[in-house]
Amino acid sequence: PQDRVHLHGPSRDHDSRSPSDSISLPPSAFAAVPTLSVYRKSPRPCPNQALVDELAVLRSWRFLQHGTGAPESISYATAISAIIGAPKIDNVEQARKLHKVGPKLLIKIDEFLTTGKIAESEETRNSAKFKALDEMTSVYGVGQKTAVELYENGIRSLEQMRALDRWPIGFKYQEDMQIKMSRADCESVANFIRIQLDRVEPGAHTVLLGGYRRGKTHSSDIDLLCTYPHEEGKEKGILSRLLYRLLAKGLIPEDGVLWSSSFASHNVAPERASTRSFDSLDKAFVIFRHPANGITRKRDYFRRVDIIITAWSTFGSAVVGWTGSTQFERDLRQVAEKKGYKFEAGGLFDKQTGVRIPTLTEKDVFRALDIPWL
DNA sequence: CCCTCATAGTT
DNA sequence: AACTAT
DNA sequence: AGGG
Ligand SMILES: Cc1cn([C@H]2C[C@H](O)[C@@H](COP(=O)(O)OP(=O)(O)OP(=O)(O)O)O2)c(=O)[nH]c1=O
Ligand SMILES: [Mg+2]
Repeated sequence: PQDRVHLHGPSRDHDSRSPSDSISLPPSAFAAVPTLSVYRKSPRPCPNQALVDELAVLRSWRFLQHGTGAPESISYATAISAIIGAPKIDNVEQARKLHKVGPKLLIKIDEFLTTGKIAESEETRNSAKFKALDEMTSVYGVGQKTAVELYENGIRSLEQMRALDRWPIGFKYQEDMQIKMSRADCESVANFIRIQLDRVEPGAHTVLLGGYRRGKTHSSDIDLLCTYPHEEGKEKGILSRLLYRLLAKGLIPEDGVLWSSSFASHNVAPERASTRSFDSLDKAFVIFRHPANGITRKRDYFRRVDIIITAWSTFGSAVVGWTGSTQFERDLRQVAEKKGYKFEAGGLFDKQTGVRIPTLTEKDVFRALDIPWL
């Protein structure tokens, strides 16, 4: 079971994993599944989880080979998204009605319905190249391009990569970075940070977002959003003060600020095109030293933490933009674009005028984009 | 036929 | 500008 | 794979 948090809102979960609603539905139900995740309810048990798990391997394989933006990747990701949103698939005819599911995917689904597995998925899982690329991209700073290039040059293992000495930070924390955090771990880390933030400037409201908020039992990082309710402007300068304090306390190691929008090593004023909307977000991606407590943690663990500070007037956009899933965000931005807006975690903007629409709450975002709140 | 999320930091 | 990161 |  997933320990799903009860959330009202459109479909964000691409991690759902629960028993099915075994109601047999008319074929029209499959054609009626909205193409985009933003039009589906969430959280919702995924009746096709086993199938999705098989297909997800092939999606990962495409991501690793071509990158997440390639046509091969996008078509797979969107099709799987539709399958996640569908009722339980019992036969190919039902699957055929799903948007984004074409002939090639139908063959895979047919195979799964007949045999309970997909041979290509299993082969992929076991393939040396898949395992190598997967492992290599787990190093911070190594993406798809680098991994493929290294592989072509015969560098195919972490050990070989380590010897190159090109990713000192990536390898310094590599082992701990592979460890997923329980929900209790996430809460514990968040509380450490809350205590320090309260010393920096009391009165903040903080929320855990990302996979945690979608109900995942285990997260690869912590996404912590902070704001000062009804106190527009009070958030200014907070991030660097907070980072400074966490560094001073040793809760972030000296080399633990992986990057930060207000802490840049030595950058001048980012002379962005003047038409650009100023991001109302300050963010930092850090390595956090989660101290041992002698009970559940026998030693310190290094955790990846995203700290985001938002102005109160764009709190809703920040919540929507950082709750995910990634596919949900892509769908949402696509909808916004088609309706003449631009959405990002820092706010919702009118594309023509560049004017920012106030989004105090999540519902404000959906209302402005005319997306039903499910 | 082109696009498929938007943005920011680092190299 | 390419890459990686969210 | 599908929208425009
Ligand atoms: C990676 C990524 C994230 N996001 C948003 C949506 C994500 O839910 C949110 C946080 O990103 P992540 O922390 O990378 O993802 P996650 O929290 O959903 O899952 P986990 O941490 O367990 O791996 O940021 C995007 O909009 N685009 C992206 O490409
Ligand atoms: Mg996360």
